[in-house]
Amino acid sequence: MKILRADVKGPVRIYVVETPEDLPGFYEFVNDNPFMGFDTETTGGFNWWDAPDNYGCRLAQFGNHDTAWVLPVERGEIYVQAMKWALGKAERLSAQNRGFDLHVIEECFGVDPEPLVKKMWDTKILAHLVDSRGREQGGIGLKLEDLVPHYIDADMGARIKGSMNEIAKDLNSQKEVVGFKARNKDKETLEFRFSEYPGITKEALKSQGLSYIREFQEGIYGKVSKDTVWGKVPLDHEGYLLYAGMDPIFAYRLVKILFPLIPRKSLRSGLIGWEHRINWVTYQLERTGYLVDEEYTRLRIEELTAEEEKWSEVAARWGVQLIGSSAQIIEALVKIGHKFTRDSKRTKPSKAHPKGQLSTDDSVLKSIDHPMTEAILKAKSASKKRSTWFENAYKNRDRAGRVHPGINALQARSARMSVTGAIAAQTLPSGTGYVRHCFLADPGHVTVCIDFANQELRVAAALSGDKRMLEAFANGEDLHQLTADAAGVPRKIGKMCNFLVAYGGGAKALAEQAGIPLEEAKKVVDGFNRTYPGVAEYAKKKAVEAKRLGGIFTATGRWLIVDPGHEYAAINYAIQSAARDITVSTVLDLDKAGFTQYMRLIVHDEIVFSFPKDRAEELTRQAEKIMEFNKQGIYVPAEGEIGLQSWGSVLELEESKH
DNA sequence: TAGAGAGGCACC
DNA sequence: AAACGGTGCCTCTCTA
Repeated sequence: MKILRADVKGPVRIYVVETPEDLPGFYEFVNDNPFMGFDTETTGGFNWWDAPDNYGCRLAQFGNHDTAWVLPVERGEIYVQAMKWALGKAERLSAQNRGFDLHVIEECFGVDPEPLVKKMWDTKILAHLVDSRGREQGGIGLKLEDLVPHYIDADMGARIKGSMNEIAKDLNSQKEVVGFKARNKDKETLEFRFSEYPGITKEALKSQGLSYIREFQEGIYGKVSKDTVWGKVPLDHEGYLLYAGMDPIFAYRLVKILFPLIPRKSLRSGLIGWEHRINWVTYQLERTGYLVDEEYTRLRIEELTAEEEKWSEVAARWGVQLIGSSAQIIEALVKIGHKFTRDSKRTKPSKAHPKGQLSTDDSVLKSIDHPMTEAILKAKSASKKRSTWFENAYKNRDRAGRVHPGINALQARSARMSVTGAIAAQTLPSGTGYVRHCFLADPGHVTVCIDFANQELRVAAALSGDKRMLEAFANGEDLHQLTADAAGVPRKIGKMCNFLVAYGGGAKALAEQAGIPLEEAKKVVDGFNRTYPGVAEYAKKKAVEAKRLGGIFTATGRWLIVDPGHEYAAINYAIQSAARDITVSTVLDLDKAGFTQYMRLIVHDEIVFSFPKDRAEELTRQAEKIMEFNKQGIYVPAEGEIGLQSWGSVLELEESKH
């Protein structure tokens, strides 16, 4: 057994199991510690679905306040059994982002996560309930490398972040001689590797008429980078073991530190249990994944590659070699005689460019009628579709042809979910089924989408208690038309205004988005405020709360910090967050009713299902009923749409109805 | 040569 | 007085 010592605001010991004889000490530790932090180390990356062939779990770690035990689960079943026993024995566990470790041990070792989630805190959830902001947003952050320096030990943050680079550097520094370099008659340098020329000698080179230069070395672990270090580092590397051993200690300590910081209101609302329950549901969605239509996806990639190539060649005629380069596009625009003026659209100011750069976005290019701009737009569009959606789905398929989204149930500063990875569900083009055709319900199933009607506006109406807006919803009136009529503008502009006000926007933003004069936009916003005075009042009320407390409490007792000077955003946080919690509430109800097996994705106000074809109608009606939200004075109806096998077919059937 | 920053674009 | 909220991913460019 190896024992490592470190200091984390006091002495810390890490016991590293090396042989089965070391296990009794571990058993004793587990028996003495009913509550433990837990963590795993893997071969690297997040593609747990590729286990066991292309993905593996290397270490499993348990810890308390000052002691950790590291099990080399990669080295044999006996250590895996010890891990399983400890997980079962523990009364309480904690982990940072528990879903990841659970996926790993489920895929690699067949551990059933269900009994574990009932007793495992996720420190990421607790951290979010204290401060929902990421580090980029001026918050404490939600990653372990953010939480540790803030809550535990200021020096530790840099060490965690730097440790993988240090380990990689260390491995790269370990080299061995792998061959000779020699020069031939034409003065070309040649490499003779021992692996290709076993038993080669300097003399043998000379006898072939070559002149010997020198031996050459290579790292004994090959080229180790940040991405490959976790799979290559030997299990007895001390820096690695230290890094691994600290994590369960952090997970243990963070629970005790974070709990008292969670606002009383949130505790009373039961948010902790609630967030852990939705986390378990989304875990199951991640694992189930979504079937990919391999042929459809491949054909689209081929088409788009050709399309991009064709239009890129056209753009290159005017000197735009890289269609993604704004600098090249600006230069080419000047060459074809386009005049940039003081009023030309600019990007947002940054450190390097305080006044912003000339913008070359979609709206700018569309306003310039020229074969070059047309070519750039077409090439860019093809490129975006190919790489962001089709290739992403195609390349990330598992052995069964499914892709597994990363669903972060509690992620955004408003608590909204985020969906990452192979299915960028929150960004897929929505107008047509073109991209969504990639995703298929299971064989014999159909895709069904059920979404909330006007979720955020209904929440705005309920939270603000605005009489006219509530009345409009109750009577089934057209809210967008109502806003439009107040200022005598088209419905489309009324709709833009409705959303913009809920986002905290104003006339200036409306003018830009709708392409109307500022004066007219002001009239529309005034019309909105006259029609729904309660909404403006509510916005003010939340802004005052934010100013007074530094943040707001939402309808579910959630604490959201509001940036000073940005109090106008408070209303949006309140609405967006409450809407998210309505979705979560119904997902938990669906789970209770046995629908988790059918759920594929959750996209803000929409849930995507795979239902058996012959029961689709019945299950859809049942799910709609469960999703219909009518609590605490908030009413949000849900409407389902039954498609064919692909997700895209749902959109096309919807389209054909109109 | 990896990473950070910025710009751009897709969504609710 | 007015205030555009929340995401993720890709490409290009510059730098440590």
